[in-house]
Amino acid sequence: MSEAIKDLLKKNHMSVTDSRLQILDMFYHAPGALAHADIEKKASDKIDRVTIYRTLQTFEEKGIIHTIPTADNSVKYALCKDRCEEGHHHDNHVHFVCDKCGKTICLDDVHVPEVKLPKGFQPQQSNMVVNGFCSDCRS
Amino acid sequence: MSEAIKDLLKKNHMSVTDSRLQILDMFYHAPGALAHADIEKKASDKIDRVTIYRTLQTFEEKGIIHTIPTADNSVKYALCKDRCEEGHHHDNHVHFVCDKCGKTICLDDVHVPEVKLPKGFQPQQSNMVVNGFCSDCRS
DNA sequence: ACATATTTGCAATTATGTTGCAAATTTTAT
DNA sequence: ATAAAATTTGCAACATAATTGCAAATATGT
Repeated sequence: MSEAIKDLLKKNHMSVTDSRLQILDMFYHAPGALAHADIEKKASDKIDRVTIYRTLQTFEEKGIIHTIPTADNSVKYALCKDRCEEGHHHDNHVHFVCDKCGKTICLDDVHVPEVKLPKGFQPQQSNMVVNGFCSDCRS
Repeated sequence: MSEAIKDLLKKNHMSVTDSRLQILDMFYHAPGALAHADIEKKASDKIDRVTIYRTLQTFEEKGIIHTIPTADNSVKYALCKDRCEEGHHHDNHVHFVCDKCGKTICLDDVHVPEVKLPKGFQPQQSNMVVNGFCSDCRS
């Protein structure tokens, strides 16, 4: 089980360390996206704040996780399920933030629609975040 | 000229103060969205940091400005040009962030397209941010 | 002009993020 | 299996961003 995680690290030319295994494991078992603070709480004292920052940064650079721009401007991370390569992300899917439980979820199958921009604007990348109630929380 | 700004404050049941006039004026003359830091710089020492935070918060609650969720998770604010009411925003337009000059621009005429969500998800609000080059910066 | 209500600025505190460096751990070569 | 080289970690210090309580200052309604 954690063999798969080790392999993922090796495949991306990263040293296999406790912190990395632990953090990656969290992502694999998390119901949604994770913020730095979430990881810090779950790891409670076992991993240094700084190590978490650095690990998240490395994971992002390697294309293992991607950041999610949420409406409240908090930084969240989630696993890249598409094929992301080092330094290049293909996470062009819509993200959903539940207003009740707060979970942030990648809607991997819903891709961000194109929009027609005014004259002169040259688009490069689009992000879309939808707020509302997730399937567990709608009443 | 600043009469209009005063009226806007009065219309929203807010006291008319120097800080508020100054900050609102900045928004009316800014080329794009403003971050807390931008306002702090422009007001250089005349307005306390804390006052800026509180003013922005109040303006947002009153529906005068709205926050923009950018990809780099920095908080920016822009005037609500649509009719926003107290505690309820209708800023359903696309935002554009220029990768060169950094300007954040409200594309008031481009509204966020609807997307089809998986079963069970109940959308409430959608946000879309496009990165790229603005009309001034494309080469 | 005065009493009341609101807003401001200061100080203190908390949260968030970064950097340098020595110690610990992992990897590589033998 | 072991030692050297490379990488990663944790600590301390620092920088920035944001929040809160409270007294002084300012604005509003009569």
